[in-house]
Amino acid sequence: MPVNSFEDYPMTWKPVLNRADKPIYRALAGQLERDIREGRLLPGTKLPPQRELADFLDVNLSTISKAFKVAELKGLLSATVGSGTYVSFDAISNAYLLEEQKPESLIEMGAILPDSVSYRPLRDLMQSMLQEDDYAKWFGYSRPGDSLWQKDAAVRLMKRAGVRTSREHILFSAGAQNAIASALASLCRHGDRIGVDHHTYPGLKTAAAMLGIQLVPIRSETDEMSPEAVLYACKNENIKGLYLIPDCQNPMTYTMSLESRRAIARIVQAHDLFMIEDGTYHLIGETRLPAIAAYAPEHTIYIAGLSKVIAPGLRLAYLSVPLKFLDLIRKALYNINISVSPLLAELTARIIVSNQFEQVLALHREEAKARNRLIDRYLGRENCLGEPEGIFRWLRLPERYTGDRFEQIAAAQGVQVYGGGRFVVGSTAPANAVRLAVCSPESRESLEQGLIVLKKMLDE
Amino acid sequence: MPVNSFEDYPMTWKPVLNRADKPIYRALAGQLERDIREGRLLPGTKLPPQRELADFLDVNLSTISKAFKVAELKGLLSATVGSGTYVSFDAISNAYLLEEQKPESLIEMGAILPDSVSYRPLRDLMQSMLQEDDYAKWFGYSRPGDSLWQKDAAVRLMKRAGVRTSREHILFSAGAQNAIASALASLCRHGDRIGVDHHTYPGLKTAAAMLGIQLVPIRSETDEMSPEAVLYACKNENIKGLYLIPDCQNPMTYTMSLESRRAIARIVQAHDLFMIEDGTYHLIGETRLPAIAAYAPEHTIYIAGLSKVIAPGLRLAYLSVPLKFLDLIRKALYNINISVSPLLAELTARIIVSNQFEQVLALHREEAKARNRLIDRYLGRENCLGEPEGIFRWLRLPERYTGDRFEQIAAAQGVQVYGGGRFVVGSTAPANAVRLAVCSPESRESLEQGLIVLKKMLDE
DNA sequence: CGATTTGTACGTTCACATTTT
DNA sequence: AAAAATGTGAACGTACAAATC
Repeated sequence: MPVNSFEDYPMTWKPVLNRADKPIYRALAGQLERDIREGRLLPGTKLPPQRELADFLDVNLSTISKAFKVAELKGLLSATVGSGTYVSFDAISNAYLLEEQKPESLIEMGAILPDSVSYRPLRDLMQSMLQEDDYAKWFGYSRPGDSLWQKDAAVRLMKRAGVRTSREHILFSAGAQNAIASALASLCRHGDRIGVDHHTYPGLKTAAAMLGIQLVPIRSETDEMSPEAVLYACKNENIKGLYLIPDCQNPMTYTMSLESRRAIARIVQAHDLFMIEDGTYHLIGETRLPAIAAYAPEHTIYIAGLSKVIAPGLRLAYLSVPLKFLDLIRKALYNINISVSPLLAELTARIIVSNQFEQVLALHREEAKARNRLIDRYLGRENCLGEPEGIFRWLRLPERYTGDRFEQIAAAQGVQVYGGGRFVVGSTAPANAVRLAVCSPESRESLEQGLIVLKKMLDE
Repeated sequence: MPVNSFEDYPMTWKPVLNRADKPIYRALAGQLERDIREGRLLPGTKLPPQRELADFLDVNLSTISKAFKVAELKGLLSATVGSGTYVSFDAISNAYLLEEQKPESLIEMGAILPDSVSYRPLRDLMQSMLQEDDYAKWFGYSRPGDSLWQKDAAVRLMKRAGVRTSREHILFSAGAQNAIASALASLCRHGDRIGVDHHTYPGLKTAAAMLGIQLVPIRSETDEMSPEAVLYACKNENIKGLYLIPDCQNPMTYTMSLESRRAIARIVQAHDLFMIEDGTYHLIGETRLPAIAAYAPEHTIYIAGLSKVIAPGLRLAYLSVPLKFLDLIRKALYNINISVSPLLAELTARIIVSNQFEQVLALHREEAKARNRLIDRYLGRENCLGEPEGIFRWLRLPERYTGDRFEQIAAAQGVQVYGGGRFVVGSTAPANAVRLAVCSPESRESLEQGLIVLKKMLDE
């Protein structure tokens, strides 16, 4: 290859290698990271082939490979044999939904908050708990004896989701995110790969990046994760497991068909993958198909988060874990939490077995439905996907907007929404869409105000 | 080297390599792990030199090296240039202090539980919180505004420990273990090394093993971590940070001298290490030296756990984090927890600023002192180390017992203690000692019963 | 369909630094 | 104090397989 070709077809990235700071691969990885973070390399950019870079810098091919691998495990790059290496779209998105000091005036339709119908029954229940004679146990370490009936309550909750499990398989975590992080940390080692939707829950992305776990977007024709695509990733992408949200997928809102559930379960069993099934939105729906866990019970960690179903302040999720992973995940939860609050664990169990639970769910749904009807009125149902009782929507935008651009403009006009870039995985192109949280605005009025702003933006 | 030497001086480990299952280094690492876990390779065993194994198996030196590295990052091995590779003593110790189903009859002197003096004031405070008009906020996601004064309470608490910090530097975690795990996950990458006491808190060991972080025991003449040894590890062991417990170190009970604190702070600054200072037992003591964080504020993550000081059920710890790590650790906490319970965060802050806090501390100390006097009566102070108001002791055993053997025998006689093997790091030889939890037995009477058993074992 | 492009990862070589003898 | 033993880790060479053309 003539050396001059560097001049003729300029490489998209021409690192200057200071041979002084060793090792080379680290220096390179560092420069790559800086160039991405500081905007000199834009998301979606195709990097030069490894061989070309090696040639250019006069180092070995493997040295480039190693440098790229470092960046890839941080979620900065995404490479495919044959097609090359691309800067991830989510490399710089500030996916952390922290926003320590967000202006008060913003109408919140970004973060998903449930409404507060459950708070009064929770308060009342807790008050009576504190008046019991043996209240002391709520403030110590939880004792194994107490958790038995709490686990039965978890079993009961999961039965509603079609998950057949039993007391011995139940573990507690400090919320669904905590469960996900624990499952990832225990089931994967550094460098492992797992398959996920091409747009997925941002908390999974950041946790995986922190742990050096690579996310492989399962590419499907439609939004819905298809069994064929899973099979493909299984055979070609060396994935060890799957993470999925079969009910009201976050953010795309699809609910997986029964056939796909069964097919994916079969694939998972045939290839001995693990599956993390996030059931956060299961009980939000009025009627539901059985969880995938029902079809691949020996391979599925089912996570029943309670923040969205009952109240976020509980900081509790239930896990149903197959025997072969039980010890591993129990240890991970211990490493991360030691234990959960016995007070909150008891409160949660009590509300679940109480007759107020159904009522809470019904009230949640009623509020969500009313708000969704309001949304339908402004944005329609065709380009604004979502279930009638769902608590977020997926608004597809006209060509002229990217999701992130729309987010920016909306924020400038006082409405917080989350653009597609926050959810996108790897080198997938971010969808021209934004996610709208249905129940987060304080009142239906403020929701409507937000909708007016969005509608206007779409009509402009 | 004559081939026959394999016969004459049998190698301590003769793996049989099935060349069918590739890659070689994984196959080897797998076999090594199995041989350790199934007891065919005992803790403390010196493995053959890498070159010898490479020769024996007819593979390249680096292939062995790579296999060993895998095992080392899981905490199974510990290698030193010049002296060889040893099976870690803690490779198989069931360090997880879970014990789901422990017989009721055991007198618990293993796990460290604080006494329950704080439970009534906590109950009362929480009841009044639930009666307030805006009780609803305890069940939602915590809102930034609320946490401001809670952070001020944290600052106030830390000031007592000599840590000068401010609101902006405070983060909340779901307990000290949660804080440690978050700090490790954010400050270290896979393969990084950190220095720790040669016997240390088991929760750190298991978290580090899960994250692939290597623990380097800081070898010192005495039990106390010495600045010289830190400096040595710094120069020769390529450590990125330190974890230490300067007040009433767990399990060895030493409290670090002022000179050592200053010296270590200087080293940390000079070599730009990070330091995780575990302040769990700081407020247990009546008088205390300033935290090391006071001397290296830009490098120290100070963790103030509240389980031992107030109550375990709060599941809360405060972190004071220097600016340069703030974002990183905030993100890690988000990845692992999203947030802490606003109810428990508020309760904790209120008890700290209330006038009952001092009283709780005083009552804790009183109980601990009384129990320690009881222990002194049976076991003396010479071989049973610990502070007068400490909540655990370190009992040095006569030669004929190993710590783990003593633990076994004591358990058979109805007393749970924790042997040195549970705490030992890397290839250090486990101390002939056991840790005794002072306040864990339900009553002073049952403590005394336990002491009678232990005393008898020592006198036999 | 076959050739080419492209990333992957294992095994290898080697220089080096420390510890032990 | 010199020599031998020993582990470390970067860089390299290479076979391979998938994607693309």
